[in-house]
Amino acid sequence: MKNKKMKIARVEMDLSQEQLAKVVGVTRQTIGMIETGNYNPSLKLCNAICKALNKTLDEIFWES
Amino acid sequence: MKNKKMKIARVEMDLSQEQLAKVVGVTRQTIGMIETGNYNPSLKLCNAICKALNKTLDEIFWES
DNA sequence: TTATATTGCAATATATACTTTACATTAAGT
DNA sequence: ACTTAATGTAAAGTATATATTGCAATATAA
Repeated sequence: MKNKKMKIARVEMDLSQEQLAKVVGVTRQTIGMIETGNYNPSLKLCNAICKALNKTLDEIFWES
Repeated sequence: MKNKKMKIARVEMDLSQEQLAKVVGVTRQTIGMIETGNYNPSLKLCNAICKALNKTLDEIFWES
């Protein structure tokens, strides 16, 4: 289950995976796997990512 | 960081911690610790809980 | 009182998120 | 052609989410 919304939001903010990773305090690989792979991030990390991308949880991580 | 919103939503649905746990596929302790303790649940679990409680991620897990 | 349901709180065990390191590919720039 | 930035991926290690079991406390009901 790729997270395309997150990738789009990140690119809109002109951030590379590495830059976003540094902002939220994880490694580039973690960001990459959330975007492309089957990953199940923690709530804290989801919140941090959303704040960095100026989005809310529902906008990026809600599974309808 | 207690999650009072989750507890309120659960009680509104007339569910015990154990009943909610069964619905979302975890143990009672996990639900209990999310509500009362310092816990950092996974995104999948957050989504499952929200669906069981008829709420969205923002309504229960968003940290403003 | 006695029984039952609900919840809080531990200790130990297991599954998995996340790190670290590394290598490969692609695209853009010089 | 060479370099650099950005990304995908994989193996092994560490940190932590979650399970399991169990005990205690409270509230409610018979």
